[in-house]
Amino acid sequence: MNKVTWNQFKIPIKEVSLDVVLPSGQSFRWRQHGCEWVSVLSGHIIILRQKEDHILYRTIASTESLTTSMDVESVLNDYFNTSIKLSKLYRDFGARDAYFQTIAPLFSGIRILRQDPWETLCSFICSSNNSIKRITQMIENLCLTFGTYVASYDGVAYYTFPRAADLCADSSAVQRLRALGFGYRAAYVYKTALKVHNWELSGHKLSELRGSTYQDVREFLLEFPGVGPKVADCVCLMAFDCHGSVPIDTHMWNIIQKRYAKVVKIRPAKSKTLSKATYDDISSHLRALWGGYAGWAQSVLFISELRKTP
DNA sequence: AGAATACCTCAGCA
DNA sequence: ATGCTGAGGTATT
Repeated sequence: MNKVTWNQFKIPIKEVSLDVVLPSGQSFRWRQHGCEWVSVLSGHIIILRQKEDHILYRTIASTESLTTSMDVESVLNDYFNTSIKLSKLYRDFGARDAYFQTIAPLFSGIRILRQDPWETLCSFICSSNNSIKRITQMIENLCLTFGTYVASYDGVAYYTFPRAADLCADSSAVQRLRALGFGYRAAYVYKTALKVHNWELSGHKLSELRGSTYQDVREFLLEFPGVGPKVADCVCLMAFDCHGSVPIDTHMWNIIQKRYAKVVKIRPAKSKTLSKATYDDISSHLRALWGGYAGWAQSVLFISELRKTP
């Protein structure tokens, strides 16, 4: 029996809490196996175990790429956005916002992941009018059907997230996606995949948009079918380094009405649905309140509402 | 401009 | 049980 070796990734639980961040609807691809979190990053299975002062990790390479080496530390540093110090952000948010200060102690270690642009775009198109549980199932089906097998771990097969090209190889993909439970999002995913693929064929990469302004990235994303203000903001925040992007979803809308009525000064809810103008209004108010990393504060509030711990 | 409605599916709940 | 409601919305009217 081989002894598996674990490596230490030096980041304390106060800077990232895996149990809170990984299943909270930023990524839909992490699986919990006992005390381990497992997913695929850069084509390798990554296994994480949280400790107080660090994270233990190990990887399982694809059987077809045993020779390919990967600097796992670099991948983890990138994925977890470790150059951004959460303790500093929390202090700043607390100073700016009394309500944040009251919930922060209950929800430490919540940070924004820096995810693959295509995976994030595709996943959040699937998130519209949907629940985290079901989104997770849909994404799992997506990878299983259109992705590439990597390896198995603990009796579970892991696949890569399909490339845009894999999802628009032929138009039967729409029917296949519907069969997988995508509903009306099937056409959005297919059309967006086609558009992204064609853009890539002309020599572009989505990641080249990193470094562009929030406005430019957002405008770019809004051109894709199935992408509205909320989805665009999620992708801006979680894949394109737009830390000030503040997605307003139904949970945030609830919090705003309950806790931030004064700050945001919302006109009495006339409509059941959030108009684009109201959306932008709320978003910019929260940006003014929380500052350049407003999206990170939003994530803490979102999770606090999701977990419904008073 | 702003509000209302259709849209796939399914978990959660009464 | 059987039927509703709402889910990290968007596109269309």
